[in-house]
Formats: sequence, C-alpha cells, structure tokens
Amino acid sequence: MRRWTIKDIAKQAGVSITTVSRVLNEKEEGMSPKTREKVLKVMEEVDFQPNQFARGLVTKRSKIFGLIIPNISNPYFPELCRGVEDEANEREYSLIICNSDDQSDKEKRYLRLLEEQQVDGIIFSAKDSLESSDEEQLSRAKIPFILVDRGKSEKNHSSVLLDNDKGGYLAGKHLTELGHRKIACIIGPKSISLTNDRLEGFRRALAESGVELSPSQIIEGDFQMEMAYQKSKDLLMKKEVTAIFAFNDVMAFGVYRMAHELGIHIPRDLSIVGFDDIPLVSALIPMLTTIRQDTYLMGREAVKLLIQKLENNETQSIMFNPTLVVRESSTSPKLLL
Amino acid sequence: MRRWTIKDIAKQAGVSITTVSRVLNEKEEGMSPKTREKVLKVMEEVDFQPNQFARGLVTKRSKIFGLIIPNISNPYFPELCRGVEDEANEREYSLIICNSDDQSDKEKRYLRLLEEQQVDGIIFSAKDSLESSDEEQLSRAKIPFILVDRGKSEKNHSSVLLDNDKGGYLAGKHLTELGHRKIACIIGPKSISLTNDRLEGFRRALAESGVELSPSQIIEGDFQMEMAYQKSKDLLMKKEVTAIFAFNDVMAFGVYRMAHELGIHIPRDLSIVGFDDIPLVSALIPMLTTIRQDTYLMGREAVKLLIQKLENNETQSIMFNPTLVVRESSTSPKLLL
DNA sequence: TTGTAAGCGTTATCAG
DNA sequence: CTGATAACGCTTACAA
Repeated sequence: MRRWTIKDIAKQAGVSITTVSRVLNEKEEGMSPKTREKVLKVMEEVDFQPNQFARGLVTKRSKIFGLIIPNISNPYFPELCRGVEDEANEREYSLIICNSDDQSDKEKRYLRLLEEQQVDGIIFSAKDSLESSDEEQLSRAKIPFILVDRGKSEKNHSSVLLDNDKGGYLAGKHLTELGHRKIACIIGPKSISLTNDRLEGFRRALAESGVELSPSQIIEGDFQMEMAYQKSKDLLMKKEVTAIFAFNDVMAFGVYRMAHELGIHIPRDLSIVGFDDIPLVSALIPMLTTIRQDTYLMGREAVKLLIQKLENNETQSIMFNPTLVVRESSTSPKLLL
Repeated sequence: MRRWTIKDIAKQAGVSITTVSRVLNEKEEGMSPKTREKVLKVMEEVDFQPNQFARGLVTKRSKIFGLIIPNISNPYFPELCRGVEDEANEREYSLIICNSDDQSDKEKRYLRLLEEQQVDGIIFSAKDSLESSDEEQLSRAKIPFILVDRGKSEKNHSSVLLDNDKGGYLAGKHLTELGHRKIACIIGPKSISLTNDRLEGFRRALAESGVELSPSQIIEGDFQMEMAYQKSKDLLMKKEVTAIFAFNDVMAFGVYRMAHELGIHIPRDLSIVGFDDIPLVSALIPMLTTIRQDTYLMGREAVKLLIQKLENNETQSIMFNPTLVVRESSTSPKLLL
C-alpha cells in the first residue's frame, strides 16, 4: 500500500479528516478524549507521518533553515555548524547547508536554491557583509535571515558577530606586554571586513606601546594553512620579527610548519598568537596561544535570533566577546633586535 | 504582491497554466518558440520561482538528500560532507545534515525527521551497520539509502566503504618493517565494525613478523583527542612500546600531546602512525605518518551510487583503498627493548 | 464536539 | 501545439 494519508486514517478511525488534522496539530483541546484516542491509536498502528509538501503548501512553512558558510572544511565552521544544528533541531527545524567557497556567484546560487526550497530562514556567513543585490532578493522573497561571523551589524537585519577589533587588540596587547617590538601579522583577505577590524584593534594595541606596523609586516593570507605556510617563509628567514599574529589558528598551523622547517624554535625564537581556538589547537606543540571565540554558542544564538525574527519580526544583534587564551607559544623575546 | 505563481505568469503571458508548466519543465520541445519566449520573458521579469511544495506534492520528489554522520566536529566528516555536498549540488540536490553523536536514538529520530521531510535519499554514516529496525523503517518509507564509511557491505544495500582491514595491515606492516616489535594501538569503540577490521589487518601484519599484540597493548579510544591523550599516559610512562598506531589522526594528536608533556621525542623515542590523513595533519610536528583515505571522493561517490539507486534501482557497493603516507613520525626504533 | 468543502501551486491526463 | 481539469495531502474557515 502507498503511504497513509489523513484520509486513510480518518476512514479507518471512522471520523472526518478534519478531526484527524486536529489531533495531528494538537489543537482544539475541546475534543472528546475518546475520538482523540481512537485517531491516535490508528496513527500509532500504521506509524503515520504527515506529508510535509501538503502541509507546506498550506502553511507556507518548511521547518527547514538554510546555512550558508564559506567552507565546512575550515575547522572554524564545523563548530558553528554544530551549534546551529543543535539549536535548530531542538526547535524542530532541519538544516540545509551550503558551502559558498567565498564566491559571490555561489552565494547567489545558493540563496536562490534555498528560496526555492522555501526555507523558513537563512543563517548567512557570507563572503563579507551582504551584497545589496542579495539583501534585495532576500527581502523580496520575504525570507528572514541573520548574519553570523561575517558582516556588519546594521539595524535593518539581525546578526551574531564577534568583536573583532577587540580580538585584534587583545592579541596586540599581549605581545607588546611580553616585550615584543618587531611584530608581523598574517591577515585574512582584505576584502573581508573582519580582517580589517582585527587589524585595526591590533594596530591600536601596538600603537599604545609605540610600536608601528609597517606594510611589509602585514601579510595577506586566505585563512588557509597552505598560503600562510608559504608566505611566512620570507618573514621567518629574514628574522626581523620576534612575534607573529595569525588571524586564524589554521594559518598559525602553517607558521608552525615553516618555523619547524627552518629550525626556528617556538616560542624561544618566535612567539605566535592565533585566533579562534579551534579544538585541535591544543595538540599543537607547543600549545598555541590564541584569541578564543565561542563559536558553538554563536551558532546556537544565531538560530535563536533568527526565530525571533521569524516569529516576532524582531531584529536583534549580538556581539560576542573574544578572550585571550595564553598557552605556550608566546613568551618574551629573548633579546630585543 | 504575494509570490508569483504559474497562474499569474499564465495570465500575464496570455497562455494557459499548462503551457507555463511546460516551459518550466523544459518538456515538449514541440512548442512554438514564440509562446515559449513569451512565457520565459514574463518569468524573467518577475524572477519567478516555482513552489517546491506544490511540485513535491505531485512529483513526490523534494530534491533533497539527508546526510547522517556521527559528528561534524570530528575533522574526518567535514571532508566527507564536502564531497557529498559538491556532488549533490552539481546534480541539483540540496543536503540536510544531521549529527547523530553515535547515539542510536538520535539516529532513529533523524531518520524519522528525514522521512517526514520527504528527502529523496539518505547517505548514512551510522553508529555502525544499520540496525534492522532502521533498515525496516527505511524500506517501509521507500527511501533509498547508502551506507558510507561505517557499516558492512551487503548485497541488499549500496555502500561506499574503505578497506579497513587493509588499512590496518598497511600500518602494521610499515611498523614491523621499520623493526618495531613492541607496538601498541589505540583503537576506536569496539562496537564499531571498522575498528575490528582495522585491528584484524593490523594484527595480521604483526603476526607475519612474529609479533604479538597483547591485550594491554590494545587501548580502546573513542576517536576523540581527549581520551587518547589521557589513555596514552600509562602506555608512554611505562615505556614498553616503541610505536603506537592510532586508529585515527585525531587520537594521534592526543598522543603527540602526551608525548610532548612527558618529554618523549617523536620519532626518536616513539613512532606514531595515524589514520585518515585529515588536512591539518601536515601541521603536526613532526609530520604524521598516516593511512590515507580519500574521504572527499568517497562522499562524491556515495551520492553517485545513491542516485543510481534512486533512478535505476541499482544496488552497488564500492570499496576504497587506503594508502600509506610516510612522513616524519615513524622511524626505526633506536634500540630493541 | 465534529464535519463539509474550499483552497494551496504544481503536474499530468486527456481532449481539442 | 495548446488548454481544461483532475489530482496530490493537508489546513482552515464555516457550518452543523
């Protein structure tokens, strides 16, 4: 037999389909317990499952959220994703995930896809802040969305972001307090605003100690290990800096590798500070000093705010605070160059 | 105005809804180009998007696959997930992902959820091989599925698995060939069959060199770093082994950490072999020798076979071959104990 | 407390 | 080549 429908259930239980629909939706407590029992019994027996297509067609709700992230292979995102998934599922939503690879066209394509799938909302960790064309599309489709991790806090949309300026500041302050004066950083793509925020905070911290950051000490990376590994070579060979601040942990991994290759000892010859505090960080030897963000919680929070938006049309933004986690990779420079 | 429907398009273009539906589905090339143009133009103008609920209601297809994995935070799975997502999207499918945390009840819950969402198929990396109750449910719901990474190859369902026995064998052979005689291993949960497969291959390789694996040399881990870190302490302090084979890279990370803490030098005092070859592995210092599997490709392949099943009802299984990647963490023991 | 019937936006079957 | 029209399975006024 084909799948059971409420019609079948109704016939079997000797009631109308309306009644079945009612018990399905747990509405109308004003209903004879007998009838309810009868219906529930039949449903139970055949392990009835309502058809979401039919439901959605009427209610216009899919109980699905979309999550767009740059790349799940970047260890930052599984944590975020996990937070989003856990919160979503507790609230009976499923999650479609999409990897944009930081490409605008893929973002657009997925946005369309999600719209077509009639998702009830989108959690968006975009290439950067939303492009206006995307925002337009989203609002035209009336899909509530929330920006997470990437983007800017604006009053016309919800967001869950990190105080990246503060993160950069913490890193800078830590290094200058240790006595470092010659410091470089491996930043993210300049097109991404959080890169600039971190850089600004970092600069400010250095400036407070009268340390300047020359252009040659700012290396543009892509948040991946490989490029950081390669680009740090020059920097390390010249031996002109005593410390490096990598804008994420994965790039710090790259620096570790190059330092190892060149026989540079961490932290004796070189201090390193990372960003994110991804779980595997504690396995790096020596253990990495880093700026921690509570990625998992940010994911959960994003879903909460999204649901706020969805149910009450409330726009809300939260900014998380990063913290400095001092481990073994940072120490005072052995001598001032 | 509310969302456009094919009805609106039809009216606007001065044709019937059937015609609109036809151009939407690119059917019936036998159609006057004029009409087609006319309709397409209107669609373009209003950026028309068909309602998947209505579509699904009649076609019974959601264009969504479900992916159930233990935990996206375990670095093995993002790769798998990425492979699945890429292949799925190229074929116009979206992907709902679910983390089961290796708990049977969560698996069951998600299975139900996916069924309710009317997914067109499920890619399942279960706790272990499918429980019969799950298989029953799946077949009752007529949802095609494929097992990936975890499970057993059986002729009544498709699967994409790794030759774990061979993987274990490669690791064992490598270590014995280097001259190790006292070897331990940190395995996965015994309830998972791939653990036993790897162990068996490993044992066989050791046996070929007359090396035996005593129970005290088999440590049960959970594929996470933390437990491997703690459980390796005893092992390392006794200094009774010259090599350790960790059943995944993440646990190898844990061993690295403990070795570092205890001042044990890798590979001089201790050789380590991991499993998986996750991307960050190359950042471990010294670089980890490991058994590589092409996780990304396995993900892609899983989707291909799933679609085979879906479209042609062909059941097919593939077994991938692991390879040994020798890096810096394994070498001959400095002296035979 | 329960039932009837009108949609929801598509696709598919027939006619024309 | 094109168009009515009947499903698809559910929710929801509106009646009874």
